[in-house]
Amino acid sequence: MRIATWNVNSLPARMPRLLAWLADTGPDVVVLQETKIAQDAFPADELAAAGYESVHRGQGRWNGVALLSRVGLDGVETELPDVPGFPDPADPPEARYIAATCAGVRVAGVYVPNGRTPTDPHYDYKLAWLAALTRHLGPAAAAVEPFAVMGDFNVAPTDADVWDIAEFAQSTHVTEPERQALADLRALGLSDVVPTISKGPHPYTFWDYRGGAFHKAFGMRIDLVYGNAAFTEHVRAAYVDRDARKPGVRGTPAPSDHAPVVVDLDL
DNA sequence: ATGTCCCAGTCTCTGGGA
Repeated sequence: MRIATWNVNSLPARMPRLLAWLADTGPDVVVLQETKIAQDAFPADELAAAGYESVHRGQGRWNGVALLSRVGLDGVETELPDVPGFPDPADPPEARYIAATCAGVRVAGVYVPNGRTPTDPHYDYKLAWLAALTRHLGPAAAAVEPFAVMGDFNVAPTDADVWDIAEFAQSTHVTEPERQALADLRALGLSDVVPTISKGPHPYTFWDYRGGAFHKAFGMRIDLVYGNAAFTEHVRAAYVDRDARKPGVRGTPAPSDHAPVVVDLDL
């Protein structure tokens, strides 16, 4: 079974790339983040024509998560219980969580809040959101069935997961509370499935569009796969599909600022 | 590194988010 996660940064803008990538890569299950498309505009028919059942939780132009499967799709969740909204915790939950069971593997897809800066209210929201995620995933993590939570966590787990830690002195994504939130999540019994290095010394998954970051290897590993023991014992390979982040040649669609992470399981 | 990309609304430009 091949499972992948990809922050596509707008499904409407990325459909040509996504359809080509699905055909080339052949994943059985994919979680997508930042679909940035309204619920009723989600291209379920096009994805079905490509062989994928889908479920989507949309939020207009912001956020949005989807799960695609060609091996069945049961037990769908589109809400994270007891999660705060933003800016008021009482606001409706944002579209950042989706989960389903596909061929016996439980998969949760997440788009963790960015945080913006460590002094911004959005940063506290990020930590509260991660705490709600950890509260909810305990039973799934402890289950005997393979389980993984994957997606754009907007946290670099170690200093080696950013191109230059000195550049992050006043930045989110690398602070101790964010990393502790990931440690709390792993403490449920989940392990970081670190993908193979595709080029350069680190398996980055994100490169800012600005400043030629991709070609300078100014990247970050913030798209993560956390699996329970029943999941990780079957992992045969995991890699970052860096090619999917490459700029299009003239006349072809532009890339997302994130690359997919692909995991192969022997089940 | 902030030299880009994406979206919607104010709609052939602007502002916010990442």
